[in-house]
Amino acid sequence: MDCLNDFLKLAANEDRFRMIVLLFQESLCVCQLTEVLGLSQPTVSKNLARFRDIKCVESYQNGKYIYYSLKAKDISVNTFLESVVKNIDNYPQLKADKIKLTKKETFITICNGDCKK
Amino acid sequence: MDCLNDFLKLAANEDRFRMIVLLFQESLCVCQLTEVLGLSQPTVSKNLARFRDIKCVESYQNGKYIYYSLKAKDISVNTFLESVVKNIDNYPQLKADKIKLTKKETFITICNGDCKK
DNA sequence: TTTTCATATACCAATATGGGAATATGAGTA
DNA sequence: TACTCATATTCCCATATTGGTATATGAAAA
Repeated sequence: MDCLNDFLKLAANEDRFRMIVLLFQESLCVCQLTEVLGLSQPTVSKNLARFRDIKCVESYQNGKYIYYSLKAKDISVNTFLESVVKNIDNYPQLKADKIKLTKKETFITICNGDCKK
Repeated sequence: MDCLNDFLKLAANEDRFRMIVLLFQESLCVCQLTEVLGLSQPTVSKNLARFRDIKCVESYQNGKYIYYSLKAKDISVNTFLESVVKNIDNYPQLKADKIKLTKKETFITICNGDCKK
């Protein structure tokens, strides 16, 4: 299976697609993703592992936190994601996520204890 | 769930994505799809039913045959599919399907009896 | 109206997927 | 070294998806 189909398989899940759109826009740590998406930490980590499997995320460690971002290797996927971001007002959930991201710094300290939902 | 996620769910299956790309390019009957994709007739029909559910196909009857075509309602999906078609050389399977389509007229008469594979 | 044939649907078994709870890992810090 | 905490992984169960076989539908032709 090529990378276009790999990507489409992962994008099929709504929560994962929200992750894709967030990480396509900026680098975020697991903690922040967990808060913005309202998902449990294991779920976020497991999905990140799947992105890692198809080699479409990059990550770096910053202190205690690991920041992830996403690169689309496929030209059509890249075009697609750029269009989604450009027209984000069309997608209520994605737009809400982006607004929630305004408070992303807060989400780091909030995450003492457990972020799970 | 909105129409972007509906589309992504359907596009996650490789055979279905091949159908999407074919029907985005031209109208085809079930018989032709069955031959080009190498799938059984019930599988093709069931997938068409799913496209119908999310209202992204149009169809018309021509004699004994029902022809389907696909419209992307979402702007980003449309941009995506246009890019895929434009860069079809990047996608071996999709390119092979397109070449196979050259013989599409043959596939109608071939389908006497059973097309199943 | 009966037959034919393209397409649609129902049903079933196998497999894949997703999410929760518990636990492991591993880097930073004391 | 031991502790803390962010992140990763494992296990398990419920549910969803897939593809095959058999059968139904419905329009055209005879």
